[in-house]
Amino acid sequence: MYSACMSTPERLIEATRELLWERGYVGTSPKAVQQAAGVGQGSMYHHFAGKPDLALAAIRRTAEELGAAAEAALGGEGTAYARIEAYLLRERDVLRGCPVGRLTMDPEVIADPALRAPVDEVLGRLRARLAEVVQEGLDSGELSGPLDAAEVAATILATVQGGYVLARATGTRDPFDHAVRGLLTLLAPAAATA
Amino acid sequence: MYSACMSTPERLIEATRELLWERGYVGTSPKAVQQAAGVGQGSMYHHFAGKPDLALAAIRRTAEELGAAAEAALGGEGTAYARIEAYLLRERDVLRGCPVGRLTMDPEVIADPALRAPVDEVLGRLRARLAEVVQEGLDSGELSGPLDAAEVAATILATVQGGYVLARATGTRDPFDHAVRGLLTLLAPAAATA
DNA sequence: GTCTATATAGCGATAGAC
DNA sequence: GTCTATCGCTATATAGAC
Repeated sequence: MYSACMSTPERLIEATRELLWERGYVGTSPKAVQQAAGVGQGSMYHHFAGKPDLALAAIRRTAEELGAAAEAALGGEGTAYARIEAYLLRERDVLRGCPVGRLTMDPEVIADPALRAPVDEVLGRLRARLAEVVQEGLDSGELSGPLDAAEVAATILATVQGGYVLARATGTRDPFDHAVRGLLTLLAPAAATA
Repeated sequence: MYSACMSTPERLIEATRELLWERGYVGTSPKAVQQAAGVGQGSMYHHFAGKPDLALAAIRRTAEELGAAAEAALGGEGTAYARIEAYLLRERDVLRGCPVGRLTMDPEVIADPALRAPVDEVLGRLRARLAEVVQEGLDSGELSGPLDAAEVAATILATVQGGYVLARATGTRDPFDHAVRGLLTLLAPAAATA
């Protein structure tokens, strides 16, 4: 339930974002969204064409937010290693999972190019951005070894996404933290030779 | 649709496994299962108490299979690194995702301790088994550095699980392969010092 | 064991009054 | 813009005949 300080479309989008995160696209009904937003049936269909349309608005915003949060860490101060570390250690609601990565397990999101596009786009950009930072580290000699920047970038992002999976399986965030620390120690020896 | 060479419960379980993999628990209806299995309504409820009961049987079998497939690679011949490599490179239907990891994104699976248990158990065992192999490598000096076996094990499993996420986002298996190769090169320098 | 019939609820959307 | 009414369909069973 969202307070009256938000417009109706705004409340619908925010309610949808929460429900998509919690239950996915398949598990989220227009009715549940309306109730969470405190909005009537007809009101929703006045502002949005239907469930896919509303979901698209929600997914776009969530993707945008994820991109901004990642950039806050990766575009910060410090060495390449420090920025990767900042990205990996940034505050996360681990047990809720990744609001974007989660959608990749949803058959109807994957089947609909419009819904998949923001997911694909933001994860692709994040991977490219991580590759830039890794390459920076390789160029400066901070990271060494026969590393391929694009590959290591994929490993970093996969570790995060997979960490969520393992954490949700156990019901504790421990496996996520282990995976991240393991990755940091694997990256560190190269960094230490700088 | 499953051929007549399988018993009715067997066909129901196999059909459920497929649908859980494809659509998750929330997205899988008893009706869809019955049609896929070529079995009538009443027949399903004769053999299983309901959707959760049938799903439990399906999840248990899928978890068991995953454990066996992983052990086939990790319990094989060769060095610790070679067995980890075999595990990472084993044949996978990458774009379908992990039939077990997928379930962790399902709110109703996570909320039901009975359904979550096989998921938690098999991923926990796999993590422990990977840690054993990593520790073996550290003990023999094949792997070196200040590595924590449990942490690296979590990183390996997370990379695989996250690789599926990235692959499904793009619609190609490339990010999965990149993530795995990146991880192998991060593990390799240590292995090379053996 | 398998079948059809029936039941209650919710889904996703449309219609039309206010 | 928002509301209530309604629609055709599916979800998840239960009942009871065969």
